[in-house]
Amino acid sequence: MARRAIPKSEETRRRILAAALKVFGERGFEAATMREIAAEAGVAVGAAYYYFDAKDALVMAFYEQAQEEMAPALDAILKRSKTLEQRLHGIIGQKLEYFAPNRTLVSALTGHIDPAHPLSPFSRATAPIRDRDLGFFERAVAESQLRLPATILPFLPRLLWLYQMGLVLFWVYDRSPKQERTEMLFEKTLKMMLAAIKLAGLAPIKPLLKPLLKPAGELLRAIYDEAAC
Amino acid sequence: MARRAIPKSEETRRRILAAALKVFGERGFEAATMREIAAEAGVAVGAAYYYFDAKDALVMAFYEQAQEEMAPALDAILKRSKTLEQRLHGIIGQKLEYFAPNRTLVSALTGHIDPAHPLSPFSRATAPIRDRDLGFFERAVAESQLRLPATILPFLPRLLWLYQMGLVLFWVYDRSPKQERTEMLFEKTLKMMLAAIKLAGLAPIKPLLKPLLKPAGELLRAIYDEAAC
DNA sequence: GTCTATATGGAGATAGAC
DNA sequence: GTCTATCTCCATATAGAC
Repeated sequence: MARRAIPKSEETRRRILAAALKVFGERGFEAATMREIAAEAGVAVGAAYYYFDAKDALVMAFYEQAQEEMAPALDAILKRSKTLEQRLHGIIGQKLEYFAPNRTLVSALTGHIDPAHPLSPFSRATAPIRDRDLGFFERAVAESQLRLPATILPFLPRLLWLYQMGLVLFWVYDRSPKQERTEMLFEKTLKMMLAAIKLAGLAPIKPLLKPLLKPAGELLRAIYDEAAC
Repeated sequence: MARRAIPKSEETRRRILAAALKVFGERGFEAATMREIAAEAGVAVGAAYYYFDAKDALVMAFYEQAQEEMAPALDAILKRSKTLEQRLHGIIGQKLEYFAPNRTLVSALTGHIDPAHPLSPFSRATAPIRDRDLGFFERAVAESQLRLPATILPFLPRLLWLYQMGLVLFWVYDRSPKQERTEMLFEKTLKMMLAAIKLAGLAPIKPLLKPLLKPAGELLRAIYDEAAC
């Protein structure tokens, strides 16, 4: 009887999560009801609450699962890319691709910007996920050997992470066919980011850039020193 | 009997709105209930619904009232300012100051980024308010006589409006004492904005800036041409 | 037209039987 | 562990008094 197969409870949990993702995807997070989700999973409402403390917890579970499932692909992208451009393009592209089938559901996360809301990407509750994600951007920067002022370089990973969040936010609400506006935004802003980084690297020999870079450095120091993200 | 005094109904309407603002401010938009609001106003729930179609409508009314009340001050700021810096500092500063007593309530507006949600600052329903607000930034730009590439100048008012929205968003969730982090963000990014505008004006003689400005111009054209905001 | 009292229906959540 | 029956609370709708 000491079998090591997946316990039945785990199977039920999975079924409920899968049903939730389906219903969220079809009707959106707000409109979806726990009754529907339970019905879709073939269990009673109480059972859903047995496995997930609240409706929010279902979204959290999705978020964690996504992180887990994407990690190997992100790692591979970092390993095979040669430039920062390739790395960023790869990482962010992979995210959008992975999230594509659950776009409506992702909006349940991005829908809360308030860091006090548990589901917010800036909340305490999502800190472990965020930190792990940040790690990929740290690697992308570290392995790219950039020339940048010391006032800016240490903050670059977090800036890039924030840039990614902005893109995802735009993408979530982008109703253009095939989200082509997001693609345009991604393509152009990525070029701009890299051009800006290159320019910033010239700071020592181009005093012209000082009025832009000095306040930037001061801001980053002040804002990020006491903040979580 | 043809008195022109404020009709009693208008007075009731005001009382309900005032009560709503108070309750929203104390408990947040979501947590506040129509029952509480009605009680606070000393009327029955039905009365609140007689004047306001729904809970959302109360927030809308606040938004409209704010727009209306701020207009003269914004106009005065534009008239007495000499530079773009003064104008932006004045306009945005005035907004934050006006909103300060209702910070929690403003989060009911900024809390919805989804342009499909009526209360979103990017929605159709808020378009009239947005357009009018945009007008102030158009004036700020027009009256400042800036030298900028033709690929960018026409979009500057909308960029500045978006910049303002970003600041307000940060401010709403800024829990630092006296929102000093927002102040820092405002001060530094304003400097950066102006430095960037100055730099962009040098584009014809500084080919160095081309890799940054070219994609920027292309992006603005593509994104804004078909969008509402 | 203005408002009160009361009803409706649906949500998330739970106590306690199996 | 699983699920039924039930609770509580909400936004909103309505009937009809003034």
